[in-house]
Amino acid sequence: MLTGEFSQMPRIDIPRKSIYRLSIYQRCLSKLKENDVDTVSSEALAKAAGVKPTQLRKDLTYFGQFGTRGLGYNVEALSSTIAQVLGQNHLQPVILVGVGNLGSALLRYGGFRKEGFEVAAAFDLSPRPQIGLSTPILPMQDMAGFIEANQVKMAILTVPASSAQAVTNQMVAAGIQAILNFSPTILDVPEHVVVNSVDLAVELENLSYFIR
Amino acid sequence: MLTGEFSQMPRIDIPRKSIYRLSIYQRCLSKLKENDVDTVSSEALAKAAGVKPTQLRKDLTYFGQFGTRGLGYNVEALSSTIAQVLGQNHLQPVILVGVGNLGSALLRYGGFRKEGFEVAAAFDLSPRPQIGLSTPILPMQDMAGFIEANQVKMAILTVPASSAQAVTNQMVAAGIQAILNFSPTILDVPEHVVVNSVDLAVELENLSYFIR
DNA sequence: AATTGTGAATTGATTCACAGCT
DNA sequence: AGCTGTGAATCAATTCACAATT
Repeated sequence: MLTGEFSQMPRIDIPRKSIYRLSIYQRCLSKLKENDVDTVSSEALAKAAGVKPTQLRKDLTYFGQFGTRGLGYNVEALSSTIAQVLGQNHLQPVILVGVGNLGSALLRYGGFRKEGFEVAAAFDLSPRPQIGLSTPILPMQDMAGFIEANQVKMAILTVPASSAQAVTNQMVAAGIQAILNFSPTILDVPEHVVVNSVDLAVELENLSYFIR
Repeated sequence: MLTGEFSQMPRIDIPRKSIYRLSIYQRCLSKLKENDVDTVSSEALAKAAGVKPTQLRKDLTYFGQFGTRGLGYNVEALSSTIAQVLGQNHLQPVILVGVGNLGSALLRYGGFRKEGFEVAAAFDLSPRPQIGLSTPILPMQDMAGFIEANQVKMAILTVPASSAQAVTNQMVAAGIQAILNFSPTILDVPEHVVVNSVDLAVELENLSYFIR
């Protein structure tokens, strides 16, 4: 059994972008598995992922040697190694905070579970029951207790910009270590907390620069 | 009048990340404007934007010199210059394709208009009227005609992965030049088309690597 | 023959250090 | 005195080129 093997690896020094690309490779590998492909070259996999073959190989070597020279990579083995590295091997509980338009859409979106995430609960200042939704929607006061009781480490933040920092402080105090932030704010968090921000307006604005 | 001045500027060579950060600076400047601040130092603005002061200054110099040594930047002037650079000075029409959970949430989200974007229409294979929504929802067959008739250059793509590439091909053929892609796929597009992808599952996965 | 793995080279982005204005 | 603008230096990421392996 491999459990724990990768937790010994240096989690520093590996470019964040490489780790990000690992997820993309993983998705491509899933597609290959569905099509019963069992071996893939760095060239083919890189093409599917939209990167150069050398980059794919370099990314993988941060974690070890998984290919066979002259042959390529075993799809099944590589996929399960990446799952291991990304900690996808057990269902990770996640909370969602802020059940407005975007928040409730993400709850319905559902694509997360497939990737190993379970939205255990959602929180809102004035929780309204959402029709056709299995995730419990709870009042904000319950958040800290829930995080502690369920050892939740990840949160999706979909509150308005004005309350984002305050909510973040509460979450972090309760034990949240990683935040996927959709509110248009730069969050100030302690060293040990990781934030990934998705700013829809910024993405659009950025595109508009490129059209003539 | 400044119109057109920035269209002469080199659109190549400027790091994409700098352009991305311009949008972030713009948001911080808006907040300052609301608070009637009229001058800001690179140090203060950089702090608000979550970057180093030198980086902010370097980013700005790609587009010209906008500060006053010894004083700082004029909030109003800098903001309108950035708007100019980003092409925010006129309402940019955008279409949204794929009115599922995520798509309809984005339609309701509304934060786009404030940033200068107008979702002119949405398209879906089986369009259902969405209650309390002013954006017209039209059948896919009308998409190409609409893009051409209204000279739409930007699209938000929220269709399932399986149809993303096909829909993209149609959009590009009709004249779309920039795509904000929410479907979990690498889109293959011609050179002149820009794609920004937001992959929610990848963002979460990436975070999960960092929690111990 | 094919394809990985990887040091070295290159390219790109960030930060430093300070000259130049106001 | 204070703060911007920027060339030079540093740091990081990507790509090359080829040796190693099956």
